[in-house]
Amino acid sequence: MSYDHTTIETTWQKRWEDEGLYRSVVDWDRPKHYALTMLPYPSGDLHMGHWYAMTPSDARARYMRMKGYNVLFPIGFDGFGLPAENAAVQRGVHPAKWTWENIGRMRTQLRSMGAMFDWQREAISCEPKYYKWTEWLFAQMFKNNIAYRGEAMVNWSPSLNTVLANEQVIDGVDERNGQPVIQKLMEQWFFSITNYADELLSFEGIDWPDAIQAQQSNWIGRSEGAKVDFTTEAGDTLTVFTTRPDTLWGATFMVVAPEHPLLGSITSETHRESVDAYVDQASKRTELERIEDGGDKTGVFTGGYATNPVNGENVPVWVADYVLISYGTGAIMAVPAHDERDFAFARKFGLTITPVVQPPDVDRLDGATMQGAYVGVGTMVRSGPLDGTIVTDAKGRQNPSVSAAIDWLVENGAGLEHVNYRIRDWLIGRQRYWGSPMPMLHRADGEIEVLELDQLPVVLPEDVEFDGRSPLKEHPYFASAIASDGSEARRESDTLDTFMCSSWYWFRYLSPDFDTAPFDPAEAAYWLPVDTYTGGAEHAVMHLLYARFFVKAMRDIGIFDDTIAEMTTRGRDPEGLFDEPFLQLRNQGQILGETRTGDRLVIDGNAEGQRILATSVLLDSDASDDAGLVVGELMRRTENILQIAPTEGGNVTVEVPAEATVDIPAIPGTNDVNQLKHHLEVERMSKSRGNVVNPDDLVAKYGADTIRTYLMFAFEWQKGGPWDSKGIVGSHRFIEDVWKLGTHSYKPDAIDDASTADLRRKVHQTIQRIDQAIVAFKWNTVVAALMSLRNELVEAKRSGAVSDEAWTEAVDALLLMLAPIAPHITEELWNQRGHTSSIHVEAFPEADATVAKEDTITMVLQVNGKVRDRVEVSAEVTAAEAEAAAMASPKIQQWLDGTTIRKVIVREPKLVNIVATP
RNA sequence: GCCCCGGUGGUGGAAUGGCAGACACGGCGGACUCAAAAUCCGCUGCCCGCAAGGGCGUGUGGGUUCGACUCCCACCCGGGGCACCA
Repeated sequence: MSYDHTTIETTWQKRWEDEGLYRSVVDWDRPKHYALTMLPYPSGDLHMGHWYAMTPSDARARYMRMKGYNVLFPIGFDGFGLPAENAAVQRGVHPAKWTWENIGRMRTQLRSMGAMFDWQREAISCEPKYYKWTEWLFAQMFKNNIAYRGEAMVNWSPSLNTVLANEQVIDGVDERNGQPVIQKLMEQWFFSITNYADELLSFEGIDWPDAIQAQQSNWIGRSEGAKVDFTTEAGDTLTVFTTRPDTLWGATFMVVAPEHPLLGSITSETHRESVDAYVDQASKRTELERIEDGGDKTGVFTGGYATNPVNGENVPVWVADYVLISYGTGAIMAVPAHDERDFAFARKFGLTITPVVQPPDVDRLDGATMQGAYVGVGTMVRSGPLDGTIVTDAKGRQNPSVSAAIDWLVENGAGLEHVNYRIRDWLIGRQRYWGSPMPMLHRADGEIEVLELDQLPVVLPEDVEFDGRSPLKEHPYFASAIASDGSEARRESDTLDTFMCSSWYWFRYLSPDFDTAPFDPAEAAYWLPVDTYTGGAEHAVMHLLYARFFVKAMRDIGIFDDTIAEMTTRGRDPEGLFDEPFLQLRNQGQILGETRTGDRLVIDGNAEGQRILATSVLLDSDASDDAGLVVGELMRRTENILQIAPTEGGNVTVEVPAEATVDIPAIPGTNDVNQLKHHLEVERMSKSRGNVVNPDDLVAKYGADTIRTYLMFAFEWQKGGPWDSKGIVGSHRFIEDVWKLGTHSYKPDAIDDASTADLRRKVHQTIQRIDQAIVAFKWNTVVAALMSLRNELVEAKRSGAVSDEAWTEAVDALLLMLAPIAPHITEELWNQRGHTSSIHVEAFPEADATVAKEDTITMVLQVNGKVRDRVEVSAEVTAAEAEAAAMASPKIQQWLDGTTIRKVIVREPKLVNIVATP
């Protein structure tokens, strides 16, 4: 019978679902494992990236189940979001209709993967029974002062007609649509994530990739320093934040941001006109335009002065947009002698520069002649009481000068020690339609009222028209409501950022229909927290940071109290289980578009014997064969030597001297020869580039098992890479071979004990390798180990020299170990081989170390670290025997001839290294 | 500028400080076939050599070590994050 993947896969998918094989039920007698894959957005079709992300997630969940864990592996959809509204505007489809149709299609496609999702726990964030609790959670945050309404400079996207969170803006443009955003002072809803900054900087107790930890730490941006109070002429306190309070004595002017609230009172009448003009012009510039200016600084003098508290000196106050209102206090003390930006500003406008840190071994610095700011180590000078204090390159209190300066400020009442963070509060409201409503009322008297549970959910109305703006403000249900005291009110028409929906979804999976709380404590007490979370690293400072904040906030509000009580009743210690959402996080890489062949180099130069000395190298994929002296593909580069494969004939060696010109159009600026190898034609797999591989077509052609196997085998999972459609045949051959082995009725020919032992050893070594590889998420080596076992079985089948028992053990082990990766074919073969229960509830094979152990080992014999011979020795060889065996080798004797042995290193049974000199 | 990750055959990629290149793809040669596909067998890092064998080889340069893809230092290149952040 030949392998018919379509029949096998559809049959088993249906049977598993009918029999409820993947239903997960609380069972306190068994250890639990909560495996989670990132909530997919229902964009329309499942693409290869989803398969790539979810297959290892599924395989690992299956492995844990075979290892004896009670595994929960749920799935759902992130139903709200802008693409649905865009579809409405562009194609006239209602967002709800568009979303639900996509969900329907993706459900079918997800089922074709054969993943062990427990569909009865499916949660969809745009359903009222879900977003009722999103609203309720917001209400709890509001009541506990974690959500608040406040005025701040926010990112406004004119193209989307909504505000965006800081995390959604990169280099002044929307991270999703690339359109510019502008800064606007607006009253908005925020979550005070800033209050959790310090806790979020600690990753204790969780196993997350270094890169994510680094990104989150960068984003939070903790700086230690001091707040220092300067006094303006009008008597106001102008506070600055500085990480270098030790340079206060060198502060020769101050700069405030154009939006600074004290700017008006600082500005003198004679300067008001020019200040107003500057502020007006600055407000019109987008962040993007400012960034494009680079280091060139603009600004004007306010005409006002302030007093430096450390020495009583009057310093001029300037306004300039290189000082940002959103960071620190929006005002700085400028120390041009020791800060690059202040130095550039001072030189441009002719301001005083006073050095207060003296570098070692250099003449006394002179502000008038300095070429740049000095930011290195030295000794404090011109700093009154602190003269002579050592300045190191350490940050904060670690630096003696900073520490001394803070102490001085505190003692003299001139300032306070302060830690500043870069992260800003999470802007949570959106002026959009397709999102969770907010459970808030604005009363006629201006007060804000939060709705109670019995009034939830505020249902999103569906009878609306679209023109790119939110229709909620005008909708009768939102425009007029009655407050608790019977007065007139309007509903809040902002909706919640969809990242809030995805900040708690793994709790909703526990009990998607639970009606009296966001989740059922009886489920939560058993399943929480998530043990393993997998998904893309692009969510590092958005979803993954928000999720951590959310759990901490929920914990502080007391939302887990019932769960903790239930845990305690069950004898499970709740200590520390609600500080972090996901104990282990692993990120997959990205699947890119298929590499285009035909990157061609056009080389001109002179032939010198065998090689060519280039004068110019140009990368031009469309170049014709006669466009230069040599035209062809770059096969290899070693330093400045290129191997070029022309269309016809053998490789040509080209030397590229330093003076030759190299031109790679895709890499801007001056190119050099070192960049050549790295210029591969790889593109991100996306619809717009037309290089998408459709998983549905591949499923039809090869079957889900082959694709799953290939995706795990072809890449280093955490790295990803360009799709290679040719490589899939290797995985397909493997699956076909498994079919042949699994359906073969083995009859031994002439049983040979050594062959039998060899096969058994291979089986048990493979189990050991796979256990290690799965723990490390090294899926390519898991598949490689199974392929290697396949090779042994093919050989055993041909020889007929292994015993019946060994054959059966090996084939069964192969099927069991492959089951997490290729669930359908293994289930079918398991069934055909006479087993009545599912392979997916079987125990994973246990390695027997005694069987796995080698009896003889190839020992390497080295002379001076170079391998000169190999001998077979017993695994139990002693050091003396090993050395004797080495000395007995004729080849080794030859190499030792005429030398003196200095030392013999024996690492039995693997190696003997003889150190000898002439 | 600061922080994180990486650089190994034609390609994807393996290697607790101990045989570099497992496992695949591709390529080459052969078998089967009228032929092709599929399948099966063999070879496949580079260089010298008919061979036996030898030399070189994990981005570059140094170091530690009997021994380094692996550890340390410096540099080059690529990818990602942060950035007039005071």
